[in-house]
Amino acid sequence: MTTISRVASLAGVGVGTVSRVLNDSGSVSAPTRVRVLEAIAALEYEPSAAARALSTGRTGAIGVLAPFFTEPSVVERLRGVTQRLSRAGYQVVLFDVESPEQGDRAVRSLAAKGRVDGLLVLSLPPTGAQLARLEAAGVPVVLVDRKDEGGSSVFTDDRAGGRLAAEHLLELGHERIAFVGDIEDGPFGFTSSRLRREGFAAALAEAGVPLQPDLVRAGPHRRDAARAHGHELLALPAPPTAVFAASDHQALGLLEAATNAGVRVPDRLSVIGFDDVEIARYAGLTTVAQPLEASGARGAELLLEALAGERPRSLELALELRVRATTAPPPGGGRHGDQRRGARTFLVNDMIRKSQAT
Amino acid sequence: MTTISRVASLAGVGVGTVSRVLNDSGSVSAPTRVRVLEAIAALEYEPSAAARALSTGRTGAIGVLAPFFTEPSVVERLRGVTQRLSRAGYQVVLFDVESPEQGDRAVRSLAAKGRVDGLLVLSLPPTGAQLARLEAAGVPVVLVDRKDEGGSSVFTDDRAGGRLAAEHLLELGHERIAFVGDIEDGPFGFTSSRLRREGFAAALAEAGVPLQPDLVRAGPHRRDAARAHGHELLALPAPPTAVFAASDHQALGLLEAATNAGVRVPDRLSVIGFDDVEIARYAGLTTVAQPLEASGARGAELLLEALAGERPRSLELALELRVRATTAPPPGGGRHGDQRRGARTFLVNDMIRKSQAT
DNA sequence: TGCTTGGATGGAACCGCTTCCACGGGAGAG
DNA sequence: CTCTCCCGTGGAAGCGGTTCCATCCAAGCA
Repeated sequence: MTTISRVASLAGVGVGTVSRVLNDSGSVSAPTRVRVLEAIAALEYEPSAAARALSTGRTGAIGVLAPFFTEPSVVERLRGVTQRLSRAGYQVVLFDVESPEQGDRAVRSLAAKGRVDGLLVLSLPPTGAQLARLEAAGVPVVLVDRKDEGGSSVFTDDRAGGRLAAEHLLELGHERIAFVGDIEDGPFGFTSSRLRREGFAAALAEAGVPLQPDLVRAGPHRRDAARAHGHELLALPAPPTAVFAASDHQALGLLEAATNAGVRVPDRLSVIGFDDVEIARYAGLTTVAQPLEASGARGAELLLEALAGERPRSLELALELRVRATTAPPPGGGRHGDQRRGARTFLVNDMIRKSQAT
Repeated sequence: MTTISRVASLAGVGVGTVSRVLNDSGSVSAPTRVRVLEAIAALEYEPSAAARALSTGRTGAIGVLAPFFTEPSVVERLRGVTQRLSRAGYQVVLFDVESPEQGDRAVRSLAAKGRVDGLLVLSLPPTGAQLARLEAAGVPVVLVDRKDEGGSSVFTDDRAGGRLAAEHLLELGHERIAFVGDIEDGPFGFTSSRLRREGFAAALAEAGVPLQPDLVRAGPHRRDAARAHGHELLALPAPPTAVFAASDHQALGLLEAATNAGVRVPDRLSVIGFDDVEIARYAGLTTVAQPLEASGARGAELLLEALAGERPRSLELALELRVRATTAPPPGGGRHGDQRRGARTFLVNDMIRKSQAT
């Protein structure tokens, strides 16, 4: 283990001088600097991160609290985060949260100096107590995919996203419309599914085609759960002609149910999702797109700002309807031209267009 | 900032005693332990990770070096890693490597005490010098998806995987067979594409249908590059009846090319991939499956063993052919029953079977 | 009763770095 | 020529833990 004092004695200087060279602080004469750098190279010296962290109180690491980080939408956010942070010279410490207690434990251990310099929280809603604790510990926090009044955050308007979905289906002429989302009071406190439903329902109600309670389904955020809901909906005496899923993941489950039940999409059933993860492009899914990667990158930027002492601020990112191949007018509900021959064909065209645009 | 000495004075004991309580080391009488625990709770004391790391030389963090960590195959490996490590109480520090220099820089900074206690390297081939440096720094390393003679590693036999693909296509009766893989001397030193091709070619040669040089294509590991190769191959005077792609990612590009060229899969073209990422199941892709998540988990276990002082060892994980909907006998090359109606239909059946099995 | 033994405990030393303070000496100013 | 300054530098203090060593005391034993 080479230490700074070894370097100092080899270079024939004091430890303070070596430290000054390392950090470019204070003044060091040119010849001395060269001698020190030579000693560093000769010994392959690498400063101890722990010692530096203890001494300065900064670790050079940022914690990222992510629920189910292997989910595509989370991965896309993470990509934005890591790219931005590693460019700024920070390490990323990943805390995968698969249960609420895990999240609480992580926050508790992070609320101490010497762990991380800042914290990014993806999608999860920290409690006020947790935020207070982090603040007391001097750990700046940025919420991504969640608004934080008074703090830093990057968020979208899920209600407005729900409206976008509703407007699209209304424009196509749908009237029997279903919704499939998450259980709304789950242990993690996710609110996106509820907000998307609320916006969706409000827009439908305003248009005079209120969402019927028996066409609203909530279940675990799993593809098979969504598929089961799809089966139930399609088996109704008067099945819906369109379904809005609170996430692409669930929309894919609905597509499976439709294919399995022999119901052609979009001819007999329109499906619209939310998020626009990569697989949605592949499946030709119409969806409400949110800028996942950008949300991570902007969140990272806000955190860097906070670390630089700037005051917290929040950013709203825009949602955008992306029409692909799984939505069309309802059967008999309007002209549905022959250009829509099902998702699979369309999907390839879509991808080709996309790659040509790149 | 509450420190251990604050806790000690509140509890009316010495710092040593508090430390003993914290670490369950040494003997502390029951009443004293209670007083200390009460003081800890009252002050919401959380030990400083930096101080502890400096003092003990252990950080409680494991570094994970991953190239392009947002790629599905890498994410699946990462999931195995984080689950196993967080269960063991370790934090995961993620180093995304998107260029060879980035990897080298990461290794260099990690080769020092006080950064991480151990290192997992996914898919990348560290140089001997890098490994030596890490060893000198006392940082145990486990390679995942790469054999390390003398060190710890988890790997698969890519050549054998190539053979599996070849045998499947041969059994179906194919004779004009193509291969699409990565550029074989890329800057990262990935070898999987080359090994898969070698095993594939060897098996074909042994069967008397050697791989023809003009049917072997190499390009960047991107879907559009694979698609371009697909177009070229299908435009040949005598196009192949089957293609083996060195990864699912590239196989999906080939599927796009086929759909775009109006070539039906698997009727006129069989496509087989490698990896079995989630999207492959969704696309109904026949593929050589490798246990991605398990590879990460086993790698993490080997690293925990190394940290516990056990000697290094390597594990080979088995590959397995997974036949889905993108392979069939060549046109006119055998009975191809009507149960194969194309990928999309099959995919849903496949997923339903899968979920029912769960 | 006196001595041994070992459990419980306090506190100093140490981990390796940063930072601040003190000091020497050369240059510029008066 | 002398007096300031300030640049360049060495080294001690301190960051907050862990660990080892010395100490104290009570219980066990002869």
